[in-house]
Amino acid sequence: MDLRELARRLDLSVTTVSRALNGFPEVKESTRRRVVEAAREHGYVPNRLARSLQKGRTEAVGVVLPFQFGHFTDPFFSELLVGLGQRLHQDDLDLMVTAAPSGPEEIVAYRRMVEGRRVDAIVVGRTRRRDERIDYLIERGFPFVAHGRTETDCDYAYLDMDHERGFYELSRRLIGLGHRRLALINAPEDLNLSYLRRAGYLRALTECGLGEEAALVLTGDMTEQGGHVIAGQLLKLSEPPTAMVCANDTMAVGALRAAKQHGFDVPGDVSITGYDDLRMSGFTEPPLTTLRQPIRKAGQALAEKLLALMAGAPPAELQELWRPELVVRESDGPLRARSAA
Amino acid sequence: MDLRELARRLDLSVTTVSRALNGFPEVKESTRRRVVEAAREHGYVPNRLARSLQKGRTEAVGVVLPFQFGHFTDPFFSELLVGLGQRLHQDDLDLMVTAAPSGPEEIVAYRRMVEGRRVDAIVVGRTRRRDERIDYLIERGFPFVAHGRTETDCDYAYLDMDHERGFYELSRRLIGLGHRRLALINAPEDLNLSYLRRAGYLRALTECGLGEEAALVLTGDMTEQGGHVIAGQLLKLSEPPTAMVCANDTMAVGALRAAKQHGFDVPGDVSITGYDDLRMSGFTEPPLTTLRQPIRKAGQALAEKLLALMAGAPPAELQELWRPELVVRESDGPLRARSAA
DNA sequence: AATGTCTTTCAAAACGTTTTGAAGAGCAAT
DNA sequence: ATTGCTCTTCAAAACGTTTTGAAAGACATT
Repeated sequence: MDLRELARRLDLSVTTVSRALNGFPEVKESTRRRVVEAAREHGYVPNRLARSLQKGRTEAVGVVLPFQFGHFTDPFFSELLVGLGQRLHQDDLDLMVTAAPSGPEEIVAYRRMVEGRRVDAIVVGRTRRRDERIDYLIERGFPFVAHGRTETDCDYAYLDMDHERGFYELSRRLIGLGHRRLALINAPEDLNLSYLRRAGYLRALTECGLGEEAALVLTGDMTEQGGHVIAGQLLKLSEPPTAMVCANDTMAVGALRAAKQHGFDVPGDVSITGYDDLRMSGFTEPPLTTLRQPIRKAGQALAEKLLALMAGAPPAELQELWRPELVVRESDGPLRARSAA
Repeated sequence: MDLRELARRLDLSVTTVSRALNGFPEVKESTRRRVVEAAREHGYVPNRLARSLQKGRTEAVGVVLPFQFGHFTDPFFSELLVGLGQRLHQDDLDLMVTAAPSGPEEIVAYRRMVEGRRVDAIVVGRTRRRDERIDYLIERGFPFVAHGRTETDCDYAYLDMDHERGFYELSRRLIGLGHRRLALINAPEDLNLSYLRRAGYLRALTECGLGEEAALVLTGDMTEQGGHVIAGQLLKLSEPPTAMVCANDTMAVGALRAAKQHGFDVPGDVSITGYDDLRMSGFTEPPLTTLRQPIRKAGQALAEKLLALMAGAPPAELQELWRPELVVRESDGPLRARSAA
C-alpha cells in the first residue's frame, strides 16, 4: 500500500493525501480525517527511503564501531550508545552503526557514510590527539559531534571531560595522602585523553616537588587483563609504586586483583584508583575510588548537540567540558607501614 | 557530483556510467576504465538512498535496543553488536539501531523498521517465552533471526544456547559436590531462557531426589547490584543455601561480594556460579566457575544466518543450538565445615 | 459582470539511482 | 542492397515520496 494507491482509493491526489498525513494547514479538516482514517485502516506506513531521498535527510545518525581494539567493547561503549539512542529516539532519529576494524579501513567507513548520504550527522567517539576523522569531517563540512577534543581545537561541537584537571586533582589527593611513588597506568597513547591525563598527573607531581624523573607512566589496553598484567609487573619492581592511578575502572579491577595475588593490601600497601565509575565499581573489594564520568548522560548530551547542530546552531557554541567527579571509596588511603613483604 | 553530472562530463548516458561502475559485462573495457577513472577523480560515491529505493533493498539490518531495562546495558549487548557488525561489514551491510523503551513502545519500533522499509532484515535479541515481536514478524513474513527461541518454536531462524542442558549439568555438578540447598538467582521471568534454565535446574534436583520443595528460585535483574542484594537476602536466611547458581556473571560477581561481606568463604561456605564467561570472570576473587557462552561468536553466527536468509535460504534450516561450555574455576567446590559464623 | 481573496485541490517535477526495452554501429554472409 | 548477428550505448520508466507552481471553487467586494 503506497501513497498512490491510497490516493486512488480516496479519489484524491497524492499531493493532498501526503499533506493531510503530514499535517499541512491547507487541507480541509474533513478531508484530513478521511485520509487519516483510511491510512490507518489500510495500515499505510510511508516508505522512509523515498521520503529521505526527496527530503535530502535520512533521519539517521552515524556511529562507527571499531572492533579489534579490545577497549571498545567495554561497557563504556554500550552505555554511550544507549544514551545516544535514548535521546535520539525522542526525535524519531535512528542510529546507523557500521562496524569497521580500527586502522586504515576506519576512515573508509566514515567516507561511505558521509558521501553515500546515509546519515545526517555523525558521532565521533574517543578522539585521538591528531584525528584524521575529524580533519576529514571538517574539510567536508559535514555535521558531527565528537566525544573528546583533539590537539588542535577547531570550532567543532564536542563534549569532553576535563581529564587534565581530574587526574591532577586525583594525583594531588594521593600525594597529599603521603604517596611519593605514583604510577599512571594510562590509556593508549594516540588517544587525546591519554595525553591530557598524563599532563594532569605530571602537573601534580612537579607542583609537589616530585620531579618528572619520579613519573612512572605505562600504557594499558583498557582491559581487565591488561590492568592485571601491568600492575603485576609494577609490583614486582624492587621499589614498587605505592599508588597506581588507572585510566579506567576495568583496568583498576585487574590491578586490584594483581595486588591481592601479590600479597599487597589495598589500600594499606598500595592505593589503586580508576576512572569511569562503572556500575560494578562500588562493589569491588575494596570499593574503588574513582573519577566519575556519567557515560549515559554524555550520550544524551551528545545527542542533544547533534540535534542543535542539525537545527542550524553554530558548532562553536556547542562545546562543553565536564569536570569528572571524584568518588572517594576505599581503594586509596594513606600508606601504612608495609607488612613484611 | 551525481551520476547525471558524471555522465555529462564523460559524454555518456547515465545508464552506461551506472553499468560501468557496477561491473556489467556489456560495457566496453576502454569505456569502463574511462568511467572508473573519472569517478575516482571527481570523488563520486553513489547515493545509497537512491540506490536502495530503486533496488528495494536497504543493505541494512535492524536491531532494536531496549533501554530502561538495566540488563541490556551489560557487556553482553555490545559484544553481540560487535560480532554482528564484524560479520555484516564483510558484506557491506550496516546496522540500523533504534532505541526503544522496553514496553508497549517496543513493538512500534519494530513496525517502523519493517513497514517503513528501513531495513532488509531484523535481529531479535533475548527472546521471551511468548514473544509478540516474533509473532509480528512471522505474520508479516519479514526476514529475521532470533537470539533465543520462544515457547512455540515455529520455523524461524534462530541461534540459542541449550540453557536447560547447561543448568542441568551445572546443578548436577553442585549436587555431586555435596550441596543439598541450591538457590537459583534467575533472569527475569518473561525471558524464555529463564524458563529453560529453571527447568534444567529443577530436573537436576528431582533426578537427585531433592523434591521440588527444595527449590529456591529468585528473580534478579541481571545487574551486579541486583545479585548483591539477592545474595545478601539469601545469606541472611536461618538456613542459607550452600550454593547459588546465578543467571549471569554480572550477578554472580555481586553475589561474591555479598558473601564476602557476610563473612562467608567462597567456596568453603557457599559455592557461587555464573553464566556468560565475561572477560572479567577469570579475574574475580575467587575466579568464577561459569557456563561459557561465546557472545561475539554468536553475533557472527547470527549475521551469517541473516545473510543466508537474505540469499533465500529457508528459515527452518537455520536453527542452531549451542551447548554452553562448563568452565570450572574456583568459586565452587565441596562444602566445608562452616567456620563459626 | 468583473475583480479580488481565500481555501482547497491538483498535475507535474524533483530527489539519484537501477532496470527495461530498444536502437545504433560494425561487420559478415547472403 | 538486404539480412542477421554481436557489441555497445541510450532514452525513458521506475522506485515512493515531497515540493512547486498553478488552478479550481466559493464567496465577497466593486
